Amino acid sequence: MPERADFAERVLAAVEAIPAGRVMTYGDVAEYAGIRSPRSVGQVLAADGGTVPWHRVLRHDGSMAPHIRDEQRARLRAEGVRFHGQRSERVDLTAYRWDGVSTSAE
DNA sequence: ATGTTGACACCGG
DNA sequence: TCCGGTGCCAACA
Repeated sequence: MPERADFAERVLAAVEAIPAGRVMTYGDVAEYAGIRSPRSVGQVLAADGGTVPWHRVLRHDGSMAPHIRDEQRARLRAEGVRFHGQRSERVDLTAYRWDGVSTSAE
């Protein structure tokens, strides 16, 4: 039988599908990949995220984890994503969140 | 098998 | 808005 699509593979595929200049939350990626735990998404990226645009995945409130905050912010900015807050701690999800369907920015 | 950890989400106060 | 507890699920010791 059939292979059991590695859940990690699906997560990576979902992240790779995010268009440049767009973002998704961990929860969105989990749903898109067909799994029920957003935490598992982070687990996968922590282990094998180097091969995908992990910087396009944010928390549900537009903030990001401390150890990757700087790198992630720099990369997103380079793609045209605007931040807000005094220290640019958050991304405006309402403007950049990708629905998983449209294939181009906006 | 059991317990801990983690790049999270949701809810109550 | 911020803080804390709970649910979640795979990896690891």
